Amino acid sequence: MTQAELRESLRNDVVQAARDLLGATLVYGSMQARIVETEAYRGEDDPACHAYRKTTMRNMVMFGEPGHAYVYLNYGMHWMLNVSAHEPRRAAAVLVRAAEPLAGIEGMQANRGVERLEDLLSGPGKLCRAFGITRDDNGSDILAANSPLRISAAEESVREIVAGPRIGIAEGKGHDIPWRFMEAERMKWVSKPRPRL
DNA sequence: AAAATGATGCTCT
DNA sequence: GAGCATCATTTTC
Repeated sequence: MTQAELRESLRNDVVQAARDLLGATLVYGSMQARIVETEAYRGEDDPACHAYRKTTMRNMVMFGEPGHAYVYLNYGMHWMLNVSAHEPRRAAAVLVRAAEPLAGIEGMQANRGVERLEDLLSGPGKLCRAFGITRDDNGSDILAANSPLRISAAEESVREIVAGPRIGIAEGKGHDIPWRFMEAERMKWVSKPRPRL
């Protein structure tokens, strides 16, 4: 998939965009990682999406141009990286949940205070900590070649995708909608499901 | 091996 | 004031 095709995908449905982001490369400074796990959050019909009700100060970016970073703080201590993806006049985003470290690994280890490669990027909070992603990156154009934080499209399409229910969603808020996507051949880099009630 | 817990702060009602 | 799109550590089976 070319960069232009990825851009086009982000202008359509967020669920397909979440699948298309698998295998893409996340780049920040000298750090690079392959995205292996994503989740779709769609404003129109998904109560778990921050854009489900209306635009607020926090979720503005999700209502803006597709292909921009929506970064927010969760549980008071973890930054979450999303990419806006939707048709005109709608709001939705893909949560980037896990990645396989490729380059700049020493920097990630320093930021995380962890050595083991499988623990470096295997969760949305871990990934942002390792890359040093914070509120400063909110709203940045993630497809622009000169942006510090960017994503370059997967050169070859991912062979097999595993889908499952999203993580950490309260019951009644679409907790069983299977919009969590993982690269089947790279499950060792994926975040662990949280225990259920 | 699974479940409970505490840290921690911003956003929205 | 309640409720989180989490994580690492501790406690319990």
